[in-house]
Amino acid sequence: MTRFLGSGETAQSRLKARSAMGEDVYEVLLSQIISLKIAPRERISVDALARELGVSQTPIRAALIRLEAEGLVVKKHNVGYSAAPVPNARHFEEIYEMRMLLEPAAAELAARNMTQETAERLQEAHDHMCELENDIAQRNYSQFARFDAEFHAIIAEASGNSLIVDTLDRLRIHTHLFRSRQHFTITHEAVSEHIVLLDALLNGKTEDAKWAMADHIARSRERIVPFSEMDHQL
Amino acid sequence: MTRFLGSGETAQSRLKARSAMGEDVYEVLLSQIISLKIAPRERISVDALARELGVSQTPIRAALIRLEAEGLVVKKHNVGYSAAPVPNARHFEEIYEMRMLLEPAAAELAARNMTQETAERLQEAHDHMCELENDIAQRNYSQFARFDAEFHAIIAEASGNSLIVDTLDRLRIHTHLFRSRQHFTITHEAVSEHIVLLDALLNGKTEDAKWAMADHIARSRERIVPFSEMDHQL
DNA sequence: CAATATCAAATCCGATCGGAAATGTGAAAT
DNA sequence: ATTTCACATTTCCGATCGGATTTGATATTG
Repeated sequence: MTRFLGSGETAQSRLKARSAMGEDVYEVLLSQIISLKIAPRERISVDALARELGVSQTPIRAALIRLEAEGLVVKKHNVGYSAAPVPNARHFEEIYEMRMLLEPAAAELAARNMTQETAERLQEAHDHMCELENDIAQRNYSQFARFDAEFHAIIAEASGNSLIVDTLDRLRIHTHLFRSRQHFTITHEAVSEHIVLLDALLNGKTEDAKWAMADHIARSRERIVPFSEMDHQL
Repeated sequence: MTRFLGSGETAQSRLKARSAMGEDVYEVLLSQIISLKIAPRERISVDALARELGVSQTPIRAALIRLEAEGLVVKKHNVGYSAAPVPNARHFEEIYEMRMLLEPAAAELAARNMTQETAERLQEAHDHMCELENDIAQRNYSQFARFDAEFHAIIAEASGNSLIVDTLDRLRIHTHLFRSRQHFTITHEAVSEHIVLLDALLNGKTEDAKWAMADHIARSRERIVPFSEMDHQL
């Protein structure tokens, strides 16, 4: 499998460069969208991006088609691509309705399938969030959001159902797009809810895990919903 | 907005031809896959398809990228695309696990939001299946599957949650890919279960609708699972 | 005879070209 | 002054080209 790479460092870097330009473009575009460097509804010109990134239009189109399939950009035929609009209140409700259906079940399954390694990963993510909670003065919200997302992702993985994992991954990106408008999040409550959830998960209390997750999601929704009342877009 | 089209007939047909070649290729490929004219694991050559369909490689690639995002084809870098493999027993379990989470909830919501028009559409789909049940000697299974899919799709739509609709759409295609291997389905039981479900839906019995759907899905799974034991592919 | 290495065919993937549609600008006319 | 028409720019979308990689076949050697 592994080749001999005497002076392979450059060879590998070149290989990596050649391997997946389309993939790289996709990831660049994805991060630009979730970081809001590309604003919602902002037009995304293919050849402008091609010039900017120094590649041809072909990998740009490929990336945009993928992003469209994931609902992150929208296409109008013969007009062009643009970043998806800011989700409105209805969309927000749908996301949480979906999470309420999937995540408690995922937690229940995760509690049943819990392994040593998964437990450690969960504990680690939780510890990171606890540390950040103290440094709250630094307003390190994006870091916290990262670990929170990882915490939930680990639980989804531990459910053993790859369809749930993929669906929640998509939902998480959209949730994040929503949350990044009001990047204030009451982290203390989230952490205390995580503690209850973590206890149930690590001790195999499947019913408690399901309930704790449902409670956590419901409260998380309540923490955001008051601020989404003002919908001036569409 | 509307142009004067004196001899516009040909102009419009040409316009339609120009409008969405990529879209047409996508639909052709999609139907070829779900009808198993392209077998699972079968390689899909880009330029072969380009010659066959009389278009260039560009729209072919676009369609394949979309299909890959939907999990219907898989890509190996620098090697090519191929139709997704036949789902194995584990994949089958995951699909039904997911349906068990979403469809009962969709039925509950649908019962709550039931409208006159939706009720009529449901009744119509159900009637078609009842008719086909009598013509069972004709082995009109694909027709039955079509109406069954529509029946479930109407319920999903009636839930009012577009995320649930999209997710169940994807699951339905995969379910269909699975079922099309063993295209025998005991339709009598399905119809009688639909009657219970339909009664609950039309009369606003939300809890009953949820339970009836869960029961229907569980039984549907039981009807297929015995035949999926023999997994000679991976 | 088996295993390996070399060569050729097929194929993908990115780059570039050209036609067509849509949007925006500006001038002219009522 | 507002509307309308014409033109120019921008942009997409399909077609085609060329380099790079993989795969399959043939031949050679132990």
